Amino acid sequence: MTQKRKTLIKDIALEAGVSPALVSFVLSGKGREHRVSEKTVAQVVAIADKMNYLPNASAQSLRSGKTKTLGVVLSDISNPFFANIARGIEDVAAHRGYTVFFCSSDESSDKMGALVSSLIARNVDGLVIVPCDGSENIIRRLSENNVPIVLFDRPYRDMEISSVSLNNFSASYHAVEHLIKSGAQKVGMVAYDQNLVHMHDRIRGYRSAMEDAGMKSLITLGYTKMDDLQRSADKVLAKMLDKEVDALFFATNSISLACLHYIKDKGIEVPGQLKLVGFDGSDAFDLFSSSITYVRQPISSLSQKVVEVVVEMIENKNSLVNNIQIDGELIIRESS
Amino acid sequence: MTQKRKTLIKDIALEAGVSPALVSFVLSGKGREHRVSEKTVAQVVAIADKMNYLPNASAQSLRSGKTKTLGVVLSDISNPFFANIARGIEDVAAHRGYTVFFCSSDESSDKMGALVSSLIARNVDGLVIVPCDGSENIIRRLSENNVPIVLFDRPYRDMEISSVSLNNFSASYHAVEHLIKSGAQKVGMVAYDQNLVHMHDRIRGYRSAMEDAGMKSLITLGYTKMDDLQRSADKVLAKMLDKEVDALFFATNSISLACLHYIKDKGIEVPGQLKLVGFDGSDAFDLFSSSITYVRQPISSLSQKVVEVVVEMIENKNSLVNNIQIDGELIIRESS
DNA sequence: CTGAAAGCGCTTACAG
DNA sequence: CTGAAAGCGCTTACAG
Repeated sequence: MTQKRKTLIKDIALEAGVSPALVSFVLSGKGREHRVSEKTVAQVVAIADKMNYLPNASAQSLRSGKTKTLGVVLSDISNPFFANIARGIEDVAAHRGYTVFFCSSDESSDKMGALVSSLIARNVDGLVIVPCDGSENIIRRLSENNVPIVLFDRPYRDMEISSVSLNNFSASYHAVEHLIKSGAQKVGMVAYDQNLVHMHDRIRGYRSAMEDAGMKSLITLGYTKMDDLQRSADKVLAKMLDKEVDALFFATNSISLACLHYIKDKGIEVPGQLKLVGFDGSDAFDLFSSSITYVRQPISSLSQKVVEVVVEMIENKNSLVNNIQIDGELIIRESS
Repeated sequence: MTQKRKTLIKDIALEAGVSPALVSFVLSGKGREHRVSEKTVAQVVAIADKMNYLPNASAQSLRSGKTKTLGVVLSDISNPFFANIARGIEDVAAHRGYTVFFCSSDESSDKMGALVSSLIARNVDGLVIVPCDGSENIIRRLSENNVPIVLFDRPYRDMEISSVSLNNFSASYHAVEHLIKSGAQKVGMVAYDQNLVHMHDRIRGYRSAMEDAGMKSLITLGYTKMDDLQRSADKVLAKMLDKEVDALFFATNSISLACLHYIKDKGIEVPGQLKLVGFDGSDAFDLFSSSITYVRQPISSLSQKVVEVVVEMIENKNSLVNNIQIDGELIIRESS
């Protein structure tokens, strides 16, 4: 057990024959600023390298108040959309020098409260949060305490807080418009019975497209329950098909999948009997008997933006509220 | 901007009329141990609560050397298998009081080296690592420095390091045996051309099952490339089908999906012309024209175990090497 | 039963 | 151009 002792700044200072302070300046790139000679800089860097110096992040952050750490609270990191977003955030954050804690709220505001406390106690420099039903107060309190925070996926319209999200209204509008142009006589929509902005916007887009096509009276909305998705989807679909709906727009990826299960089980022909547009791509969409048309969320721009905005708030004390909406893209396949 | 100043231990001490040390004892649950009176304990806790005290984790860890933090390096957190594992690890770790940093190595040992350094600098208490081709030295060095570490998904046979993984040999053996029992005359296997233990074990399982069924001469292995999966899968499949293979076992989920794309494109009938067994479940498997039989990896036992082992090493300085293999489960569907 | 004091490893005014 | 010293907010022997 040659338990090597970790190299400290003072070890380097000793070896280089300078003070710990000088070493600190040099290693944090402030050599020039403090007019340390080129030679000294080079020598200190070389020694630090040779001794495998890794600064102790706990000490750095206790002293500086910065951790170079981000907290990201998603609904559920095992959900493919959020897993992809997490990956994007990880990469962009790393590029900016930040490491990230990912947590899942399961759409519970109680759980979110606990997660946020733990992240704050760990001194994260900033937060990216996917708000959930009932989390308004948590978010408001953070914002009032000047914690750099940006909402993801779902903005809060009535709060002055930065956000990055899909332009849900427009994505939804175009999807439904496309179904109508493809010849659908009666387009239905399957959504969640959830009180969240992004859901409202997707529903608004559907309504608007139907109205603009003179189909206001044919609007047919079915609501599924998050905690009993497959069963509620089965019921909703049976009812909607009774009403002679010949096209469906699904509000999320999970709803799409639940409904595809039903459609496969019942042997409903797509797009012959029923045209479909889903949300977010997936292998399941590609491999379905008729590949599924869907609204693609631009994962990389979304994750790029959300990190940029929060880092900007952290590093430039920029407190301008920035509500960014990014357009989705309709990927047309066989199901419509 | 009522920028509330954070509550410190000394604020609580002042309010309670006791010393900071006492407050620290009480809040870390060592009240009894130090024989602090019940009343004082209750009072201190109440005040801490009232003042919304959150201990500063940087200070705690600088002093104690512990961060209650885990570093987890996966291949890619956006891969569904690892996304599910991440979720499991997150939950079990939280339950044990740990927060976790998730990172993706992209199967690159250079990237893994950088990630590990950053995690070590952040003083994680322990590491869970999915090793990749070429990462032996990184892992060995960590282990020699007595960093609590457990390998996930892929053990290193020739190193004394704890690991948690699927019993790949047996899972693979049973999958192939099942295909043979279902009447397959010539079972092929599609694998990655990657030098990793789990892949070797899955291939060994296939070979063994073929040999035990007296089909040694019919062994037909196709190798795909990670960085050009779909194209190499297309080629490999065309060649194997030429050789009159009538059943296929896929070594991973990604290989399964790539091959299913080919099979769908070519209109090959499953299981009529070709019986299939894949790896890891997914919606795509369920929604394929014939739902796909697959080897299920028990996500929750795997993540439970891996956290348990690393926490045991951290908290009990347990340095016994523990190589845990967990059995997979063959989920039989329509494709075989 | 409780307190005074040292110290974890850095960073950063301050002084020269 | 460089160094001595204070201090970030805790924890933990030590002493009584």
